[in-house]
Amino acid sequence: MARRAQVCCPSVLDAPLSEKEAAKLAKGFAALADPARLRLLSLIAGQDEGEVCACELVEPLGRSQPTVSHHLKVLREAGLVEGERRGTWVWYRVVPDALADLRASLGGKARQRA
Amino acid sequence: MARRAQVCCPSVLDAPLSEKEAAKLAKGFAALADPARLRLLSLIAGQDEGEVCACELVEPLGRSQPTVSHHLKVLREAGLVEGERRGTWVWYRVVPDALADLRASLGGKARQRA
DNA sequence: TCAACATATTGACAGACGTCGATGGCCCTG
DNA sequence: CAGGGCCATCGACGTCTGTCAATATGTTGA
Repeated sequence: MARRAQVCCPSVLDAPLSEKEAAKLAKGFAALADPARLRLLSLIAGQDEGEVCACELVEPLGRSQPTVSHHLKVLREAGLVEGERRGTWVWYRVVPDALADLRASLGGKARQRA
Repeated sequence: MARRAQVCCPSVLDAPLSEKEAAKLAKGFAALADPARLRLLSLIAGQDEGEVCACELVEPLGRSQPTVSHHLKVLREAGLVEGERRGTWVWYRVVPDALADLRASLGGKARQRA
């Protein structure tokens, strides 16, 4: 059953979701269900270069450094962002496909492959 | 930079979200951040008639009637579904625009008119 | 008016979550 | 190798959330 690659994004509007599919989607949305994380996403996505140093996220977010680190971890584990260490700093960028999958599950037509 | 009236759905991928915008969006996604509610949505949306009697949701969801009622209330308050009383029963249907707004906030281009 | 049924609300409880201060691990620069 | 800056982890705390049993509210039909 591991071969069914197209499990990427069952739509909420189609056939009834199984408990398992629902749980997976719910995890994705849970990552978005916090103002701090949404603002982090928008801060990261809003950079012209497409990525930001984590150090530039603490102050605009108005939360402590450990809290920001915690939220970045949640976003990372949800696959919505990825971080890359470069020397002292860690640079974050969004993962467009992950957002697209969630978007598609909200009834959007299947996303064309990039 | 407060855009005009089309505050319907600021995108996570555009300008940094304000704490207020983020909080609003987060509430929407929080409503989707539970397997039971996602399955409720898919059960309601999956009906050919576009609506279902609440009594038909308890058994397929596999949770108690109060729990189902609770989740329906959350979905209602998030504007994702609406219920109409008809005699003894309450019929639920999804509110497509609400889902579309959330979808759009995930970077989808502005939704065309249906 | 009353009994029966569908739905909503209440109360209680365990577990998850957001937050912060303190601390630890890395990596760079003297 | 010592010091300092960046980032992650830990521990603790209060709050929020999902769940159910019990109960209340509301509607129908006798």
